[in-house]
Amino acid sequence: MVENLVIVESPAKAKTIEKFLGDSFLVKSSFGHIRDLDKKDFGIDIKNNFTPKYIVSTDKKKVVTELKKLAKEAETVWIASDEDREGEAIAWHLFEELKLKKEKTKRIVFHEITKDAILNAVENPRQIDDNLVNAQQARRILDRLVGFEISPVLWKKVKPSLSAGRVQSVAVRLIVEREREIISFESESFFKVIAQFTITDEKGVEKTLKAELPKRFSTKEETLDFLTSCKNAEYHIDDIVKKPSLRKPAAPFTTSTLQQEASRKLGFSVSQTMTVAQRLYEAGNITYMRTDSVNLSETALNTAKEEITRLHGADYVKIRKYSTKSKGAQEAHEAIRPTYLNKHKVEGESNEKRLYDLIWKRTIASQMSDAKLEKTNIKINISTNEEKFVATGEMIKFEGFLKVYLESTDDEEQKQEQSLLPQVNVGDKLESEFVKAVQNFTHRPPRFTEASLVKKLEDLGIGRPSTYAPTITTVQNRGYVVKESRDGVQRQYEVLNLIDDAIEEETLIQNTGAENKKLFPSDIGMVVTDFLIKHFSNIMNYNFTAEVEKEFDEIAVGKMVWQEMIGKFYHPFHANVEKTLEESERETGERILGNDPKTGKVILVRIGRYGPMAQLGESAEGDEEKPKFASLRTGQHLETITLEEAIDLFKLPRDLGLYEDKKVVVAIGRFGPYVRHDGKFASLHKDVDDPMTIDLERAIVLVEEKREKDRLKHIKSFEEDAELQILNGRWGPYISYQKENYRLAKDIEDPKTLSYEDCLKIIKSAPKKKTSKVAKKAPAKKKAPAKKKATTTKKKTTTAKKKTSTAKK
DNA sequence: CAGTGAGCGAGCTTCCGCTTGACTT
Repeated sequence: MVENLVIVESPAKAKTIEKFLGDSFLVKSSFGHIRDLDKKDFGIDIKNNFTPKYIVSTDKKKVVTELKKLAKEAETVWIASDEDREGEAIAWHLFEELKLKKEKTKRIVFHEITKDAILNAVENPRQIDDNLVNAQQARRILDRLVGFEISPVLWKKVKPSLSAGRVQSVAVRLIVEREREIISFESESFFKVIAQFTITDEKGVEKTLKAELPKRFSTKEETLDFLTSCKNAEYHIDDIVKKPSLRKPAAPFTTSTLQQEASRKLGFSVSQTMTVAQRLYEAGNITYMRTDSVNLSETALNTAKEEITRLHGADYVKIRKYSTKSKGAQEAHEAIRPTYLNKHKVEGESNEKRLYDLIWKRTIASQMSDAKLEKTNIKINISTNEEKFVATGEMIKFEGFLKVYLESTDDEEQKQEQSLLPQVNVGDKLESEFVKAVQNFTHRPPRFTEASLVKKLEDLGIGRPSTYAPTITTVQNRGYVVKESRDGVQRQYEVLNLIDDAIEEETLIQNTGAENKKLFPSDIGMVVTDFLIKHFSNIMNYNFTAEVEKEFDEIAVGKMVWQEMIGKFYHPFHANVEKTLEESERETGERILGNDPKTGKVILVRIGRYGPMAQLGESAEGDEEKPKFASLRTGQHLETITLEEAIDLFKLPRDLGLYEDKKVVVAIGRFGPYVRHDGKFASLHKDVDDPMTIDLERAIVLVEEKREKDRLKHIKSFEEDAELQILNGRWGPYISYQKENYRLAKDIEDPKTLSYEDCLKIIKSAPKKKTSKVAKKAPAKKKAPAKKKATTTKKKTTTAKKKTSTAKK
């Protein structure tokens, strides 16, 4: 029996707070939301003014029972969930579900977990804010209506099991539209001219000065004209301009910026970042990791000041207050920072250490002084020409925060060298070492990484810190988006070099367009997006969330009634759903590529029941012959596949001949190219075998390899039952029985010794299979391996190919 | 596991946001 029961959302928080409060307080956690809308019949009584039906989630039953019991015994229940829309709703659900009494329930909030803040909160309790709760209910119900009404339309009109939602569908749209921009992008080339000069100072020391021509030439002719004009030219320093500038540190981490920096600096996926951060949080090393606030507590600011002074001196301290720019931020927490800033390192595995280091540096740097820079611009005259070269340099006058931390950018091209310029004076004469024109190409827009997509969503005010990572995972699990690395292609570029008054021409090769862990839309992602834009343009609008958020805010301050807001949205929306179901065509992404030269029949591609496919001929009435079908291969897409590539798809299956008097056939199945022989299948080796060219000899090798593998796989069969086998798998020996697999206990030394009865016993005692909810996966076809050689991810690997030295006189 | 792509059709799929384990066929 306790006097006071305090309920917070997170168990780690509960542990910390308990220390600050006396013995008369018991602190427990609700583990987030405890109730949600029923899944049956929408969980909303639409006809009855959208009355929601909430049920306790199955995984929360235990918590609720325990809290109920404790609440009954306690004299006062303090609900201390977060001070935002969701937190208020959690408080209300607790109040309702635990059947609390108003007079013995107190609602308290605090933004930082310090003794003072918490004691202060206890001194100033309030009531549950019904308006805020209603804003959350409106949010929840709107999302349910959108998701559960549109998804079934997709099942009917596109493909079963698909999903649509306010957040995920827009996330996919961003990726689809970016991909189309990239597909239609036409790169243009231009020539950039750089020059290298030497200058000898008074002491006779030779120094180098690199400069660039601001003007770009679009053709080779113009470039050559320019270079030719520079023959026998003299170069002088024309002008020197020095300009001071400041650079400010970035704000402390929020969830989104942490995900971005961990991606850029550490190569983490967004979900990996969150997992590692969670561990740091649970160990008490960092503050809460799901936040949109950039605010630091007074205590944190004070320790930052002390720590920076101690490490670098008082000159380096500049205490700053940052304010949130992102739309819809609710700021229930602090920014993500180390709990104790004087702790420079943590124990733990390497990723935890690295992420902590990043957080520590970012937090410290955010309270350090500006870096003072001096930018120098030197203009260089060309005696034979009106153009001027420009040399730029940047000098750090005072490091400030740069001593600790510099935020990275997503721009891969931006690796501007920090060149220190030599001391020169106006009028100095320069010797030209070379003037070189290099062919460059305009860049297509970049593909999204997981983290840059999160940034974009945050900029649009779509999604919350707790959902960024799950959303990114969902759109991949649904098969709308794939994360892939791809090799680039080789491209030639020209270099024209003026050395010793002669022009040398070279053609070099560079690798371009290589991608490392980028997001690509799948065909189904594109088709679904097109369908949704066509029929549900308002939901797909990038401003939809921002607009409904405005209304939620109105509800939160009591200026709008939530049922009215939902009603105004729902009725036209629902009518549109009905209309779409009735009138819209099936969306298949069909594209007619042309005609088969052999049969003259039409060849088209579209989404089929099992994914993207090509079709030869149509099932017209009166036409006896059925159309032929073939799945598209990995890397082929509805929007970009050519007629020739599609024709090739119909060249399979190929009959290779006989082996042991049985046919050997090569074809492509759900799991890629394979050889079939005597009812057995063997996969072709990736990147080695090509189903179009593989010969009988090689196919036999694969068949034999497969036989050997099967021999190794099989450990024991039983006469009693052919369906029961002991096999060797990726995780060691296991029992296979009636298409189900069962693991063996670790202490079994030799599985061969198991008897039939032993096996049945193991099967019986095996834990019940869970519902196959997690087992569901995107089509196997899309599961491209992320492996890629390290060298291919480098942007520019230039290798000289041929050297055509056609020096002009 | 494996060449499917209509036919007959039951029953299922699905949202966003708040939390942490359980457990890798």
